[in-house]
This record gives sequence, structure tokens and C-alpha cells, in this order.
Amino acid sequence: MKSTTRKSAEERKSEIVDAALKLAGEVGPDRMTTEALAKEINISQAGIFRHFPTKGAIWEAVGQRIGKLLQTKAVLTCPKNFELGDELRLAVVTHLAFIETTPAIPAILFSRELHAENEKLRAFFAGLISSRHKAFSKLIATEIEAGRFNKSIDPDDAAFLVLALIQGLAMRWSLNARNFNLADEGARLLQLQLQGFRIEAEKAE
Amino acid sequence: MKSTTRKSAEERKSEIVDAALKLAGEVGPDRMTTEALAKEINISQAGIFRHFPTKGAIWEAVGQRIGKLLQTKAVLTCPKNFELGDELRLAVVTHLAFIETTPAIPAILFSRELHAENEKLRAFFAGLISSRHKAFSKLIATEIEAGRFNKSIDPDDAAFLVLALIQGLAMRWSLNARNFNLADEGARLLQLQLQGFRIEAEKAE
DNA sequence: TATGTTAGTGAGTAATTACTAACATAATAG
DNA sequence: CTATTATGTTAGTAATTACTCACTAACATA
Repeated sequence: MKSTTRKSAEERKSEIVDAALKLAGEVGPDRMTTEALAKEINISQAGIFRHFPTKGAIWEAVGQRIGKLLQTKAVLTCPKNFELGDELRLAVVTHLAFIETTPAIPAILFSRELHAENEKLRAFFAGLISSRHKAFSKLIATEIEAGRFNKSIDPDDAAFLVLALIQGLAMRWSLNARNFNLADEGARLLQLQLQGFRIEAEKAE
Repeated sequence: MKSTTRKSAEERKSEIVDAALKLAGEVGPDRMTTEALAKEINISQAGIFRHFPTKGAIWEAVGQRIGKLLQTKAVLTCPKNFELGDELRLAVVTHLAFIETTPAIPAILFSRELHAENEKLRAFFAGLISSRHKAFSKLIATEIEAGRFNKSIDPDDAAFLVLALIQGLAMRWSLNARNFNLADEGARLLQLQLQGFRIEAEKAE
């Protein structure tokens, strides 16, 4: 196996990022070595460094990729004709479904790479999360203006609760070896969460 | 510095665990090497292994220590004479204050050690969290029975929301370089969270 | 004081891993 | 067809790090 067809740098780069995303989810971000990456796409370990100068650069590319995916998924599913007031729920469930198909996301969020080694990556993810927070906050503000949510609620704080719901759930999912359905569990909890925001909670009985 | 007074194994073990807890919070759990540990308590690196057979064993001891501390703090502060209905809030704020003084906890929760390398440690922390969940659930059930919380609420789910609040907040704190007050932020968010559970939320105007 | 035990050390080892250097060949432009 | 460039390989290196081993000195006590 010495000579086969070669791929363009662009294509290879993309392959490497794909593989990184896959392995980060499967074996964990900190066990994703350049060796493992190389094996995954059938090139030599040194070959990786033809396309990325450092491993950190691979992580940054992975961050970018996740950012794009998140946006794509969010945009793709959002403009459907859902009854007003369900946009928030839709956004959250979409997000959870995305996490479920891309388990590397919480894994990276819990990784040493992000928390200790790669300041750039940390800042990038902090930005991603912040932008989600803003989006949730805006949706909640809309609900309040429409008189569906209690107007004493601070949209930013409420958005933090919703974000925490997602992150806390992701953490539980991770600690429990991903052995339950994220989107289902999330939908149920969100129901309870949003009920607390509503102006006329259907108080049973 | 060749010979000084020696310490008992018990004492040294305790010192090592203390140092591990400290360093895990300061430099991160996965950067806490046996070398760093040894330096922290002024013995040789090899000396560490007189007291623990493997590094994993140190982590397990750290887990135990955290478990004990958590229990101590929780027990110490709980039986005060707070107005009924504030026990839950007290429990959460106490927990957050504890995390704030022991930042190794969220750090460990996000560590590779826990998520990929040390199944025993993962199980231990999963157990810790589970027991907190049960405690919260019980407190919430009490509130429901007392007619202060909406009786349509599932105590387990509500407890998950409260736990998620803590964990999500801890994660934000971690990602933001711990640059805000955990307990304060938590108290405010909890207010909003619990307001949603109450039977007579003070709907402003 | 002799003796066994235990805490501690200094020097090393094996494994891992990001990264490099020298060389090789496919693709491609002139 | 040839020269160049881009993609790839093989074989390393330096650093890190958990862990071992042979040995020593402090301590207890018979």
C-alpha cells in the first residue's frame, strides 16, 4: 500500500476535522491523538501535519465546524410554521437533538483541551454559548411582550435557566454514559420549566 | 535536605489528598501530575507511591474526601431555624458556596480522568449527584404536600431542573474563568426558578 | 544497643505523543 | 516530456509522566 490516489488539501482538511469530531465523541477529546486521527482516515501520523501546523489548529477548525453545523441546523428547522410560542421549545429541542447526534460537543465542553490548554478554543465556545443565550433571551422577551410569559421575569435570567437546563442535562447524559434520550428528556423538563414562566399556568385541579 | 522528621502514613495520605484537591482546582485535574503533587508537599515524586499504589487511587481518595466535605457542610448548615420553605433555597445556596470554596469540584466533573479514564471515579460522582437529586426531590415533594408548590409538578423533574441550574451555573462559572459570585448569581436564578413552581406566584401587576 | 519496619530518596524505564527532517511520488503546468 | 509543486511516507526526537527498584535513614521496641 504505497501509492494510491491523493486527495486535495481542502478535502483532507475536511476529512481530518470530520474524524476529529467523530473521535472526540467516541473516545473522548483528550484521547483523540494525532495517531488515532491518522488511522481513522488512513494516512500516516506525520501526514496530519501537512494540513495543520499544530494539534491546536485542528481543535480550532473543529470549533468552527461545530459553529457552522449549529447555525445550519438551527436555521434549517426554525422557519417552519410552528404555532407561535413554540419557537423557544423548538430551538431547545433542536439543539438537544443536535447534541445527541454530535456527542463530541458536550465532551469538548468538558475537556482539558478546552478548559486548560487552548485558550482560543475556550473563548470560541464561550462565544457560541453566549450567542445561544442571546437567542434564547430574545425569544423569551418576545413571549413576555406577547403577554404569554410573566412580565416580572428577566429574559436574561430566564435564558440562563434554559441554557442551564440544556447543559445540566448534557452533563447528566454524559455521566450516565449517554443511556437515555436527550431530546425526550429535555422536552419534558422544558415543559415544566416554561410552565413556570407562563402567565396562566394550568394549575391542575 | 536529605533527612528531616518523617510523618505518619496517615498524615501523609491526608496531605496528598489535600494537595490534590488544591492543585486540581488551581491547575486543572489533568495537569495535576504526581510530580506537581510531590513538590506541593515537599517529598520526592517516588514518595507519593509509598502511599498510593496508583494515581487513580489518589483520585478515588479525593472523591471520598469531597463526599465527606459535602455531607459535613450540608449537615452543618441545614438544621438552622429557617422559615419553612427556604430549606431548598438554603440547600442550593450552601451547595454553591461550597463549590465556590472548592473549585476542584466542577473541574473534576469536567475532567478527562472522570469522563474517560477512571470508571470508578465516574460512578462515584454519579452517585454523589444522584444523592443530591434525591435530597432536592424530597424537599420539593414536601413543598408540594404543604400546598406551596403546584401539585401538578413532578418532584423528580423539578429536582432535575434545580440540579441543572447548579451544574449549568458551575459550567458558566468555569468557562468564564470563575469571575463572578456563584452563590449570588445562583440565589437570583433560583428565585426565578422556584417562583415558577409556586402555587401563587406574585404576578407583578 | 540491636533489629525489624516504614517513610523517604535518586535514578531510571517504558510508554505515549506532538512534532520534525529527509526523502518519495502523484498531479500538473509549461 | 519535464520540472515543479503538493501530498504523502518513514524514521526519528524531545518532552512528559506514571510507575519501579535498590537503597537509606528515621523510628519503635525488645
